[in-house]
Amino acid sequence: MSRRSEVRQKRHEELLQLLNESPFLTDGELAEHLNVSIATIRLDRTALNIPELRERVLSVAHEQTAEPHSMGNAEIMDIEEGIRGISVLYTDESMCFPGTNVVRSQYLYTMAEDLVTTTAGFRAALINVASIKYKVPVGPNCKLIARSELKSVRKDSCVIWVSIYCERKEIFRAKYILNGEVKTV
Amino acid sequence: MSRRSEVRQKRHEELLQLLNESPFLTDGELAEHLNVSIATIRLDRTALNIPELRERVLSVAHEQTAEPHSMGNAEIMDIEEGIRGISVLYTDESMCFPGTNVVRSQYLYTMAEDLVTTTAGFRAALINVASIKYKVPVGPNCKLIARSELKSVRKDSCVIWVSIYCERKEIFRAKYILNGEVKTV
DNA sequence: TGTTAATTTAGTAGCAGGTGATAATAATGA
DNA sequence: TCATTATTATCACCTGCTACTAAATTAACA
Repeated sequence: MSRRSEVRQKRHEELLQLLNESPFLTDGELAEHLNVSIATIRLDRTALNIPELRERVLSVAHEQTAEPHSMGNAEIMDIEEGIRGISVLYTDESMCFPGTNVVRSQYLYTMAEDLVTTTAGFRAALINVASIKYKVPVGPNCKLIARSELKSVRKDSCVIWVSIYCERKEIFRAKYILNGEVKTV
Repeated sequence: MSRRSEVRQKRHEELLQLLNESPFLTDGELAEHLNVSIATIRLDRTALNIPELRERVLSVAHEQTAEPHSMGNAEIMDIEEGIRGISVLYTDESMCFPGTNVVRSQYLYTMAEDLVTTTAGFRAALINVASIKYKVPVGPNCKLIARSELKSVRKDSCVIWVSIYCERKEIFRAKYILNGEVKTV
């Protein structure tokens, strides 16, 4: 084993470690970190079977897209886009106000919002106005069912109602007005 | 509103929907799907604040790499219980609708709700009614400041207003009516 | 009907972050 | 010392954009 190939092997290890810590370094950045030329990095990547930046990023992104939302999210069961939709959410202790048996309303809100934007078929922040009524507080370990229904459509806005039920009892109701104008700050 | 801009608005919606289904389409693919030129797609993306493919992919990938988001939590800076409160939240890509520069409204709602319940000095889900107006969509990398103010108190309910600002501009406003009755389902 | 202004298309140059191939330049070990 | 191996430098090319300009199209209005 020559000294030179030992050096290279060490570099290979450092390369893997670097990419492990920050997977989205370009060849140029890697070259700088390891004090070698970009050409060498490319040879090393080829030798180690490491794909180029774009493919690395893409594969990670696809993983992300593949699985459902990780956050306490409702599962959408049925959608008739532009008409109505149904989703389900199981509550648990982690969703409650600390030290209580009361689910934070943000979870109900999020459940409703997700269903509404999906029902509308838009996905951006088109929500304009919402009026919300929490009829009954909900505890953990409940199966919540949300129903949305498009009530009216105008030139560039529409109105959607959502109700969330727990055991046939309506516990939350909201009216959303969405519109099509999207301008971020 | 002219017919042409209606056509465009419809195309914008279709564009959002397309990207919702498959967030990693190139401008060329989008153009083909919508039967317009690539130039038009670019204009639409600009108008809708949708970043280019690479950035969309990168942001998703970063989301994946980033720690499990606990639910973008606002930091409460100052509270005068029963009177008013201030909190701060920094937005990022992980809070946006996938493939866009628009923060999901649930984050604004949650920020507001947290501040309101803290301001009220109650800790359970006492929210009864909320009316919400999203004035301007917000993008990532913004510093949001929420201010709450107790407006009135009655026997067992009170009214609290919250506004969220981005660079002095009000982007969200809500009125909450809280009450003291807590009965879980 | 013709004019105007919004909308869409087309085409240019340039950039980032790559790929491949080829040639030049070390460093090493027999 | 010379052949071998490792590294670097260069060149042309690719994709998916941005940024810009110019032309073509078309709805709306007078």
